[in-house]
Amino acid sequence: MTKDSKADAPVRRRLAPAERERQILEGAIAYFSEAGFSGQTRELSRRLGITQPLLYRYFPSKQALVEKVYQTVFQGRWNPAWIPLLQDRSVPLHERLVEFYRQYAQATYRPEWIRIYMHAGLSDPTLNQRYIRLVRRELLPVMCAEVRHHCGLPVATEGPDEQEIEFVWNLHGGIFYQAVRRHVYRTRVSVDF
Amino acid sequence: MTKDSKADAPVRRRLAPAERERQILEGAIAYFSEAGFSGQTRELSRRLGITQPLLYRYFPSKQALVEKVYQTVFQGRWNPAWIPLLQDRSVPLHERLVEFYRQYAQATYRPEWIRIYMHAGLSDPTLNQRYIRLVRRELLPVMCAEVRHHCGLPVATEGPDEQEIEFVWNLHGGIFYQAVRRHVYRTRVSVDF
DNA sequence: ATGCTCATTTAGCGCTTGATCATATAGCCT
DNA sequence: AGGCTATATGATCAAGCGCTAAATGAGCAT
Repeated sequence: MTKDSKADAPVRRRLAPAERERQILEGAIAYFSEAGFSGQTRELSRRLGITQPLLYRYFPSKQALVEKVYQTVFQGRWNPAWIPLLQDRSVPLHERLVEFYRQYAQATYRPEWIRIYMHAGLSDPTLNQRYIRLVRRELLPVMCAEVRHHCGLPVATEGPDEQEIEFVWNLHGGIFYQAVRRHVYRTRVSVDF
Repeated sequence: MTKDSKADAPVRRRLAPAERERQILEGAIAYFSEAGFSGQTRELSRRLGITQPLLYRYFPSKQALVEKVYQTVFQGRWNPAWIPLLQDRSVPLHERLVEFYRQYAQATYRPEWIRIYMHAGLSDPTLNQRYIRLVRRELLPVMCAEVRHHCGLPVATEGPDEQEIEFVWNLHGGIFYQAVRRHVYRTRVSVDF
């Protein structure tokens, strides 16, 4: 028996501020993706093995931490290289689509991304609207153009019409819902694509 | 000036228990679909125009009320007549599908249904799993069979394989995500089907 | 070894939350 | 009109919430 066996040895580890902040943010992403943004700061700190007031040394308020979580998750996972990948007509369209969705799913269709995406959308749609606009603006028109080219249709001079956009939205949404079934509802999803 | 103009006339209306319970449940569906299940009982009672302790006369706890909301929303919106509708081969498949999804969307893809479906899935996937199993068992095999018949393929003796199921899941999920975009993220969705 | 700095903890404030209980009164029966 | 019943309210509790301020001690420089 050591001398502090009674009180579970409150080890106090002193970290560099940047390191501690990173650790808190990472833990917050994991925790809020499970509990939602109404999760408590005390529980978060408990999981991190630190005391709750320490959170407030690195983030001025819970709201600020939540917003940092939003930003971190929604930014930096979009890869601009996906667009030229989809446009590379030396590869069959089918292969391009499969490869794109393989990469896209690996980047975004992870449990914490999907769950935070859904939590965010339910509490405040603004961020999701911005993300949806990004997809709508950057991704869908390219997919429409490539599908048109694949089918031998003429190039749409004024961009794709709403009907076409809705068609590729349907594809995109179908794959999204597959990820939801897998990561949120934890249903088994068999086939890949 | 009437004699109770000072205190906003606290009208106390005495309702039949069944009626009051129905009213509370309905209000709870509306409120929790907006605020999520971490919404407060006081705010709910305020919207209903009643006091908060009155809720506890009709529901033993907040949890019990929440579960009643779950049940009410997820039950009674599934229409068994959809199956024969999809199987009526005197109507072209395309028309059948459009008509089915028109009815299905009208029943379930409403703001409160979608939002409660998502809130429920995030806090406890059990109920959604049950609903997904219902779709998977009752709906998708029928759709698979009808698509096979439409394409002139032989009847699958051992039921549809996983690849086919995933194909119609994709259709289903695409339309689901359209409803999500519309009702949760409040993005404009142009085309109908 | 010693002192200093600031990352971390301990203690606790003010408020909100779900839930309880005694009290008041709306509305039917006679 | 008067009384009875049980629906609805007012007051309040205990626990838990985000957040703050002062005390503590880990780990570096010297």
